[in-house]
Formats: sequence, C-alpha cells, structure tokens
Amino acid sequence: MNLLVDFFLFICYHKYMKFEKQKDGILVKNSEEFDAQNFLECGQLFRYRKNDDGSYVVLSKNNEAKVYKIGEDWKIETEAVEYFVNFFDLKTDYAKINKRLCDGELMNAAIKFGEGIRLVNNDFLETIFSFVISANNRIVRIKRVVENLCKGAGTKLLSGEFAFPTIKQLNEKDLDFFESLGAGYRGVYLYKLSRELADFDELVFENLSTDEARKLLIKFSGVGPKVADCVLLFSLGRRNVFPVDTWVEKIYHKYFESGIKSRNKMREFLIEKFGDDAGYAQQYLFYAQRMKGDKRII
DNA sequence: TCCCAGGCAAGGC
DNA sequence: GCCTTGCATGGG
Repeated sequence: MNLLVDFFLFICYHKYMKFEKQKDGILVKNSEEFDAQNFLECGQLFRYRKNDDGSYVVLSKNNEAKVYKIGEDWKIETEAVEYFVNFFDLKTDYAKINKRLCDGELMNAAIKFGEGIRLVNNDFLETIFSFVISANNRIVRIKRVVENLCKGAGTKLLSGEFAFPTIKQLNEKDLDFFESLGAGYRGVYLYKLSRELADFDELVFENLSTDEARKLLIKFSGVGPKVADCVLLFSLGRRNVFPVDTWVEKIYHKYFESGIKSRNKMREFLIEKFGDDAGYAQQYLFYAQRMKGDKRII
C-alpha cells in the first residue's frame, strides 16, 4: 500500500527532466534543468566550439555532437546517443539537487546564474590530460593546447574533427611532441603521464572510496589535489569533492570565513558544508564567480 | 613592465 | 604534515 502511495506521489510530484532519444540524437524538452551554453562554458570541459549560428560543436573521446536550440528545446545531434545521454548526465534529477542546495542567498543566486548547468561525465583519459594542462593556466590556452594534442596525436574523424588520442597513440609520441604543444612546463608532465597510464586500467577506481581514488590520482605526474578533484568530479562520477582553485579561494574569502587558511583546509570546510552535493555546489559557485570577476555574486 | 591564470614538484623544516 | 619557490606561456 505504501508502495502504491509512493508511486502515485512519484508520478504526480516528481518531475524528472524530459528527454527523448531520436534516431539522429537527443531532444531535451523545455527544461530549466538543461542549458547547453552554461553546461559547456562553465569550465568543466574544453573541447567545444561555438558556431556563428549559435550552435555548438562538442567533442568527447571519439564522439561528436552538434547542439542547438529549437524553440524552448535543446537538440543534441549525434550518432552516439547513449554516450551523450551519459555525458550530459541526463538521467540525474537536478531539480532535486538544486532544491537541496538552495539553503540561502548565495546558493540561490549561483544556481540562478548557472541555470541548466549539469556535471559532465567525460572520458577519464581526456579529463586527466586536460586538467593537468589546466594547472596555473588560462581557459583559452587550455583549449588551444588540448586541441593541439588531438590534432597532433588523435585520429581524424570523417567529419574532419579529431578524436582525443588513445593511450597507445600518446605513447607513440616522444618528449619533443609534448613540449611542442604550447603547454609550457607542463609538457614534460604530459609525457610522463602518458607513460604512467600506458598499462593503467581505470576500472580499479570502481572499488575505491573517493579518498582512496584521490590518493591514487595524486601519484600521477602533474596531478595534485586540485586536478585530482577535477578528475574525480568530471570523469569518475564522484560528486562529494570540492576542487579548490584561485576562484574558490576568492569565493571562500568573500562569502565564508575570512581567516587565512590553506587550500586543503578550505576544501575540508566546504566538503563538510555541502557533503555529497559538494561537487554541484562548487560548479555553480565557480562559474558564477568566474563570470562576475571581482564583483560579488550577492 | 608587471601580474596572473581552474597548481604542481621539489626541497626545507 | 605545512610552507616556499620556481616554473613556460601569453593576454590584459
């Protein structure tokens, strides 16, 4: 009986975002929970491009999609339908998450600002390389270096776009190649990382706690606490992490505590505060503050 | 010219 | 464990 009541309530009140798989892609229907522009431009991935007509080309691993708005709906045109359903995290109920996060003025404003952000489920290899490149770097330049990496080592697809290189392709390249990408001193990290990952099976993460996975990630070249958290968040589905970078430091000092603390202490504080929703909170706050610059979110 | 960017590695304590 | 320093590159 209780089960029946639950089911009834589920049907009536639990409004999951509607999306429809089609033969040439996915249609995300009139939803406040999906906005491709905010999703793509909030800094969680680097392989996208905006066309003159406002549509986006999105690349991940060896998959590609064209994303554009039709009226109030979003079309994700792709051959890799299942891949992008997972990539855009379409099966997760963000209305529910946002409701949990809306506990005050700051989060209300950040969620409103980044309406339609979702956390990407990206390829592990692509994510770890991308975020090693991201360290102490600027987003436009990160994008350029990642693109150089794909064009230099990846397979050319029929469309003319390039796939992210496989670990085998990366291992066929020497140190000079990695140093020619424009990555600066990170070139040698990328070279070492490719060797370290040559025989690595990412499935080992499945049996590890988030802390254990984090410790393992930090052993790789160019991966420190912040990059590890980004890999956990954007490719390993761990939402109970809070990557702390320069922007989060600013956020921390503006809206939380003003005492000078280490990044690690900030991270511990923010994880304690947001718990299993830490990753979502981080992405909303990061995006809003980065777009606002020195101005306040509230 | 100086400062900074989704930090990390290495070394000292 | 915590703190400091040096680090390629390029845009403001």
